[in-house]
Amino acid sequence: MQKKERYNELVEYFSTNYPEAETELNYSNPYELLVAVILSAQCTDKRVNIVTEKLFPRFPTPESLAASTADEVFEYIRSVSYPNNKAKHLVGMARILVNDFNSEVPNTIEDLQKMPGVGRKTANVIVSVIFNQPAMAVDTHVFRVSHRLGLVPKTAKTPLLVEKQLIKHIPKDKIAVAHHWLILHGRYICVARTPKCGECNLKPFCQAYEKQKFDTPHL
DNA sequence: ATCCCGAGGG
DNA sequence: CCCTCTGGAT
Repeated sequence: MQKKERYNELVEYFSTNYPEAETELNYSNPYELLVAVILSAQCTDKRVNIVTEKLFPRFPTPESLAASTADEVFEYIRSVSYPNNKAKHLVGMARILVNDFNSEVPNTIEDLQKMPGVGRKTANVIVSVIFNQPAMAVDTHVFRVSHRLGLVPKTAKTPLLVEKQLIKHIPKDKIAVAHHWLILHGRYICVARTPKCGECNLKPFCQAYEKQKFDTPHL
């Protein structure tokens, strides 16, 4: 199957089955989403939501977070991965937000990446979810699923290369929702260790499944 | 033992 | 390019 067909099938399938896929992180404003996404690195959304339930009431604004210390923030986030780094990042992020951006979450990935803890993936999530820009954040799920399905060439060995490929081939008005499609598919079906191909409706369009069938015909 | 919506530093 | 950070779930 050609790549263009795979993309068409993907958009067709997910548009029908997950028309309104969105993030599973809890948040009620741009600042909270920024905090939640920083916390989500190498950590499940479920765990992040447990932490932010108490973190947000204590630090409801960029000002309140900027006025705190990494040590205090650490106590609230100790159960996520890399709590030390993230505590420092969160306070540093809030201080730049207050000092350089008038406490408003900026709307370009360039400005967003000026803040500690905000890399390209986090910045892309913010401009996509908050500012409705056609940006594709490539995390571990998007990276893995894109390669397995055969949406990107094997030579796309970095998140940035995968991002450029996906942006190029997915219709502009579907890019934001497609990000969440790939996340959900990666989280619940096309999981890292033992993908649940038996439950997957994308089998007919999946390069990895094709190859597996060819290598082990008894399947 | 491996993975979870990565980022920073060398 | 590599390494480190580093808790919880499976």
